[in-house]
Amino acid sequence: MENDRHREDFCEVHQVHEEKVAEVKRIMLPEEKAQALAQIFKTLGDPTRIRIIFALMQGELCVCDLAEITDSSESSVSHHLRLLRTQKLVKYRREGKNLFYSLDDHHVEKLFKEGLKHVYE
Amino acid sequence: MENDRHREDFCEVHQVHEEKVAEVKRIMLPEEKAQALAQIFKTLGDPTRIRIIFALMQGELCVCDLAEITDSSESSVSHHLRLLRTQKLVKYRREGKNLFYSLDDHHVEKLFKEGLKHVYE
DNA sequence: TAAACATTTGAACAATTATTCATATGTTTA
DNA sequence: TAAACATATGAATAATTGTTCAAATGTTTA
Repeated sequence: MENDRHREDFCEVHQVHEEKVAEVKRIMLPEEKAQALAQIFKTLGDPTRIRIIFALMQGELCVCDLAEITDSSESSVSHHLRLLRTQKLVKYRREGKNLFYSLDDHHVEKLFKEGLKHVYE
Repeated sequence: MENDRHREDFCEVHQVHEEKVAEVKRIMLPEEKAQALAQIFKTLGDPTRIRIIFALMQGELCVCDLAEITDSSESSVSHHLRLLRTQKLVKYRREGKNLFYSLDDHHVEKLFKEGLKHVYE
């Protein structure tokens, strides 16, 4: 209580480089874009989803295929797919009892491959 | 208990496309690479770290500058920087009392910019 | 050398998240 | 139309994570 050193205190020490700080703040990403950018990375930030996406990069697959490939339960895969769906990263089509999922965002593959360069450097 | 439907059960239903599944499994990312790839994305998957990285893309900055820019406490920024440091995404140099941080991985900027395309499409 | 400063660190806490389990929904087949 | 199948969904749980707070470390200055 009573002390919030981060804004308009009586003394305002800190901030070593006021100009630099002001300039960076001026061109800073708007909050919503920072959130959105973090969100797409967060979505890619899970090993199971990584394997799902890698699998889908080879072509469309249904849920039980993905479960087998990623060695996860179908329920777990389904939850992951829902997340990917709500972010429009995958789409699906029904064929009889099966739902075939496929990638629906060309940026995903580019991000994925760019990330792989980092991993395999 | 007693039922684990995911492997070598008595009946082995599911797996709609055995060939497809086998082929994808054959070329699947090794577990360690999937983990590493997820890790780099997870690291980028936080709005505060996104703003820290964006700021550092403009040049080196010290911790209190970053705190001011991201409107976070210095402690919080420091924790984030530690994470980025342990993953070798940033480096720092000391100048008197200040530690100046800067980016230390050329992939990060490329990933960042590729992600921005997705956000601004 | 004591005080001020810049940053780090660890513990604590709340929030988020991945997985599991049980159940529901929709489709095909016998 | 009942049973089998493929998938989705919600609740529950355990694990992870971001932030805060208090205290420690290392540097400069008075």
